[in-house]
Amino acid sequence: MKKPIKKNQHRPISRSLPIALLRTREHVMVPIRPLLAEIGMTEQKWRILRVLADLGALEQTSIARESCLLLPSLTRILRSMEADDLVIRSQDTGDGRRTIVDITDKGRALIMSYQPRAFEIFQRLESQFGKEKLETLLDLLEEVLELKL
Amino acid sequence: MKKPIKKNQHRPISRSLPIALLRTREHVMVPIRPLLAEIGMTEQKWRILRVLADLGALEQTSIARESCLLLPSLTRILRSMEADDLVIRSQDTGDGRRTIVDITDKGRALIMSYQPRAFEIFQRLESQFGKEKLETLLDLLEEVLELKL
DNA sequence: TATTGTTATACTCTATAACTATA
DNA sequence: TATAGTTATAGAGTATAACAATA
Repeated sequence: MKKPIKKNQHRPISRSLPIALLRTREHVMVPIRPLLAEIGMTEQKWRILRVLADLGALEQTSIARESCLLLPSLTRILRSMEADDLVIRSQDTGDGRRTIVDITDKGRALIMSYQPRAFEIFQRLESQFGKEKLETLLDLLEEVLELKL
Repeated sequence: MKKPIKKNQHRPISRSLPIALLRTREHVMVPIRPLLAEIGMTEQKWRILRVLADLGALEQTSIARESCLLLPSLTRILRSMEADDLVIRSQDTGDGRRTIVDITDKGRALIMSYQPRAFEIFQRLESQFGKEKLETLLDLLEEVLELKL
């Protein structure tokens, strides 16, 4: 006689969204890491530079949110990036508490020098995976961000 | 007369797959972190426990791959988990180089105690996002893993 | 009182290399 | 020679609290 089977609450680990997101991220980062190493950047610094290049000058709280870093980490990382002349900080004229951070020409040049090979990697992924599927995936990821969890 | 527009190689940051994966992961982890903190687990320890509960006893190289950790990190974390009686290590009888790691009853009990609330969080996401869309997202993430990049 | 950002601290993870033991 | 795992080490990120300056 079969035991009554209780509805299984257990998701197989490959169907756990947090783990799937992590694994997939690790997978797509594999070809990118050597490029970052070559230009002496950590992933975190790279995210900050990309955020600034894309969104323009920002206060630190916004940078932290956009680049998935905590403020204390950001403080330390920006200090090092400012010393390398990749970003520049200035006091907000309106609100004295705020610091506005912007990318420098040197920072922009670094992104430009890296861009062709990054784009090549992106295109390799896009052509293998399919342009439409990739857009669907990015759309779904963005949609999850809008959920109130 | 329109200028011939050079194909823009620059992806807006929200459409960068590595960054989208990171942001979405951060977003879905928000409600999970308090649970982990409550049972005194780091995300890494949790992944290891989940992998073992799901796939059974494994050698360390496999655990490292499955849980997205490096072997040196794994060595340290497993030492701490073994001290807490969450996992047990034993020499492989066939190949003396290998260590086989398994979850203990205490480790399993920890997962069980956490499961109902984790499932609740999962269901909240599923009901808001849509079961079908979530499955599509998980399918796409798994497909990316199969690409040779 | 609340917000922006910095500093301090303790812990943890990452990344690489060198090493041991086994195959 | 190659593989499995450990140890060592340096660097970096995480998380929290306490703090200063400004609003």
